[in-house]
Amino acid sequence: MEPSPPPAQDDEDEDWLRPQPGGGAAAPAPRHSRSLSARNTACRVIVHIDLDCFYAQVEMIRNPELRDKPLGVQQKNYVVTCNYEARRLGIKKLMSVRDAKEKFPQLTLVNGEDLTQYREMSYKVTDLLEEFCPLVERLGFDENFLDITEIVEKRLKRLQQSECCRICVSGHVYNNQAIDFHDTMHIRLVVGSQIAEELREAVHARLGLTGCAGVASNKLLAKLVSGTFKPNQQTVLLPESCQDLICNLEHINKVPGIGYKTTKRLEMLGLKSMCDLQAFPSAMLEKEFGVSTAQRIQKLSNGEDDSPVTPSGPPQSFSEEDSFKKCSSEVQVKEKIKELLDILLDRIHKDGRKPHTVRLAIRQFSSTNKWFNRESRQCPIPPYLIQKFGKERSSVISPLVDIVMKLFRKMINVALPFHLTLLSVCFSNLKDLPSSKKGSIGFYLTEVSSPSASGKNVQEMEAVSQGQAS
DNA sequence: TGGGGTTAT
DNA sequence: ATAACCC
Repeated sequence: MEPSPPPAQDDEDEDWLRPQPGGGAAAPAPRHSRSLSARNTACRVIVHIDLDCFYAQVEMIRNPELRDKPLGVQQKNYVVTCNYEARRLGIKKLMSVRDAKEKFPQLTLVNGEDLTQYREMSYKVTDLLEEFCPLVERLGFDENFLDITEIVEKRLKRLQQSECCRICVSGHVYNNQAIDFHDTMHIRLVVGSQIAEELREAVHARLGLTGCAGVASNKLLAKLVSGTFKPNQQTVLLPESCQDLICNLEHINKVPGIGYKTTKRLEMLGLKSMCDLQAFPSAMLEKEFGVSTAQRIQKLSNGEDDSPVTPSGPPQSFSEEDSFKKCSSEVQVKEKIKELLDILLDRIHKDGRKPHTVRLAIRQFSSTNKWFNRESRQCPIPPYLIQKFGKERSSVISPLVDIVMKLFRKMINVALPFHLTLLSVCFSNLKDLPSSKKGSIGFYLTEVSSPSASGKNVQEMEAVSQGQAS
């Protein structure tokens, strides 16, 4: 179950591959030769891959005629992303359609409210990256982190020490810092840059997508450095330039992990820049945020981040949402719910797992505090319904609509007027099989004894039980 | 601001 | 169930 690489018994670990002790006192000599990544998180090599204007790229692949025109992807009244042709004209992400058309009236717009194509392409990218490396963590649809420490080590072991000085960096080096070929961390990161280049090449060759990459010793720095050179380029950060990268951030809220709320609280303490946060007394920070958060964000401000690359695996939840100007009757709500559930049932069917929980979220209109006021109610899905999930949708959709409408009435008194601007349905608590572990007798008993089990299913299960002989 | 996602409490 | 975070 552990995502971390095997302990490894490599006695071939040579001295010149080991990290420089640096200060000396901090790094105790290992008792055995062990894998560097397992021994010291400071020695990790992390790559962050960030696809260029992802939705727009997917649309340009789907319709090549859009290739060299300014293109925006529209959701409701906003251009949520756009290609670089459009960016040259001053069109920005999340600009209103009005403003965008004002900048450039002939702007081509495609509707991007249905995320299906983007989601599918997104998982193709992650799947491809997983062919290179088991440690791939998704961030949204268009970013991935990889911990390539082990791959770097394997390549270094194949190299002769004499060849080491002839290694070439791929892409940019942040700040144009000179590489010290006697510094083992420099060498690791340079090899990391070569791997990043291969990853980007593979994504382009196999999927036709371009993107940026950042290579550094942790996730924070890899992500921050990946945006240095922007479309379709990559940058490696050497440790000596870390302070530079961090201090060049114009504001505290540019640090991933320090979001809207935390930024507001930091501003109330008088902190604006990265240097302010670095220099702020930790005791006072702990008073505001508690020890755990205070220490985490102050470490972030110093470019330190020991959070692991956690393999994302399959999604933890499936949701569909729709926003609108106004929805104010129970009948309208029921129609919307039905539409959302219909799409979700298709998605859940293709995934193959079964959700055990359903949640309804709403946003009510309010003039003040216009965004981010969502409420939700969730409940378990009754087992009899879970079992029917793979089968005819008609038998499962109606009971589900009823369940979700009950959740709705827990939030909204339908006898009173209401004004919704968003509905969202989410399936979560996904499990592999209706019951039991595969291979156990319970699996066959529950499936075969089910009155509506189809013959096809039985044949498939028999094939499984015979080890898929043919 | 869209239409999604995640983890922590 | 909510609140924070990410895109």
